[in-house]
Amino acid sequence: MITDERRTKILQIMEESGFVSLQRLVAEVGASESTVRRDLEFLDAQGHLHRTRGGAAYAGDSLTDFDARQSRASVEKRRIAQRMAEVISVGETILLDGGTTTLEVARNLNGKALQVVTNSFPIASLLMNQPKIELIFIGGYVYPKTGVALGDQAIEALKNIHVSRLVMGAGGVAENGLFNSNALLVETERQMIEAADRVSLVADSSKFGQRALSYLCPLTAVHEVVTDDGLSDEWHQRLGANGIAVELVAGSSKAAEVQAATE
Amino acid sequence: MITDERRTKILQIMEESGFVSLQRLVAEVGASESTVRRDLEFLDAQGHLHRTRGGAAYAGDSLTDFDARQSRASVEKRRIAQRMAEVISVGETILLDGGTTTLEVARNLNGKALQVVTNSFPIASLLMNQPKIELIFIGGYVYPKTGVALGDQAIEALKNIHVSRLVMGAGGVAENGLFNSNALLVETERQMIEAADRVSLVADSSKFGQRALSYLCPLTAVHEVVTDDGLSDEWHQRLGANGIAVELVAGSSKAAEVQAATE
DNA sequence: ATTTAATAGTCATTATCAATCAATGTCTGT
DNA sequence: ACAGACATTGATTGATAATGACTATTAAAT
Repeated sequence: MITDERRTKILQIMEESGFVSLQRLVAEVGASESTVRRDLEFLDAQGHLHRTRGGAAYAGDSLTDFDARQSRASVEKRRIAQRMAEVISVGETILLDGGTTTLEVARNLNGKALQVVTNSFPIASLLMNQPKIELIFIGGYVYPKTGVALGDQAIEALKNIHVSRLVMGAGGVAENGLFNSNALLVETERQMIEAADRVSLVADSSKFGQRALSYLCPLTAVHEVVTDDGLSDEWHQRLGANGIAVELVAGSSKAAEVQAATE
Repeated sequence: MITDERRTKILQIMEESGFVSLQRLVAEVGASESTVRRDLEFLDAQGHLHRTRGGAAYAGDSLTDFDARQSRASVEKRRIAQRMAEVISVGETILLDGGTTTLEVARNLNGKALQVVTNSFPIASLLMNQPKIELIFIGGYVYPKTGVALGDQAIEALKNIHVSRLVMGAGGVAENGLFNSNALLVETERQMIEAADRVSLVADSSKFGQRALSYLCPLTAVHEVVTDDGLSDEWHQRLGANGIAVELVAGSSKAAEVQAATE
């Protein structure tokens, strides 16, 4: 590999992860330890990173300020997201809603050849440099806190889009339907539902029986739910009665024990 | 193969791949190593790419991963960007094209109350958390290397937008008009020009007299140019003859001395 | 204090580069 | 049409930079 190309790659890895061990860099760029050492020395002199014993810490201003690499989601969310990503097959065109759980789903799409449509900046910047993923971004007014594009512009853009699957989160799931936390967000999500053949909901079991500020849609709009096995029987039945396929993943501590026993 | 044809082909390959090894270029254009070396030397001098040991990195006025991190914009670009930002008044609605110079402009908009429309991820993530700036993002197919949204989606979205000023860069400015490095990019930029009352071009003086791959628009589409005082008299007059206002900032070493003397 | 891991330094090997030169192709003026 | 000037090309060569393996040294961990 070309020297500068390798150094750029190192910077990319550094930017994504903040701190990276020397060994990991050696493995990822496929050069010898000596070479990576010299690269780190060079990049340190340039001020792009700080060497430390055993690795290096990124020192540049990251292009993606928002929380793409901040706090990871909980174990439940990660498992749910992982399962959701497994269900998505290569070649699909999927629409990814904003939110922490869907962001986790995006993380698990690594290496799959897909068309991904999203209105979330964190998701987009995660997938932007994945070579196998063709990324289409829904523009609009950018809601500062969450980095999600909303509003008329977004809704208009969604009207010209058709996907095989929508993956969405929810602030709450009650008997009469789904809820989310923001009126503008809900309007945009309704149009997302219109644009998709199939609606997959990712939400941990604590969301069921909860409501949030704005009503989004009835339960019947959803085709599939991926959640953890903390889901009550009552809700399991209710989802089934609405024709919704339910996927459970091991999540809560109780379930984890069961799983551990069977392995 | 004709010299120019071969060089154009090299530029195309460079643009697609960002980083290309010398060996690959030799194989793809079917010329000898020496010739490709000389081409790279030439194109480097023209500023279209950066030579590196073993290959070269694309350096068109689109943001490559390489120079987004490796080197900040040149002094000229920063000064030009600073001046451009000064000209923009509070309350305006501006459209910011992608590119390194316009990214610098965005950096200088700190604290101004503005509505900003852009199709560039780097710019958007820079401005997203600025409290006084209302950000609208133009969606579309996200071009991976540069993080710019392009294509039909972007063009459609732009049709519903109207702004008081477009700030754009250019890969080259020739007698018959502006050029840029990518066909899709140029199409989108044409729609941007339609959407704006006033078109402001930011480009350092080395761009004048240069061409890039794709023709964008005639000179008359531009209302205002901000560049450095390395601009030749010939071009100064030519711009004036087309009714274009020219703003010069101190940039080249010669001019820097003059400025130093007056300070 | 002892052990372990990480680092800096050295060296031979390899890949890449700039400079040079002959051969070929292109343009110009007669 | 032709000769000569000029530019472009491809091959060659000595110089230079980058790399990976190895070793001695230094810092951290137990």
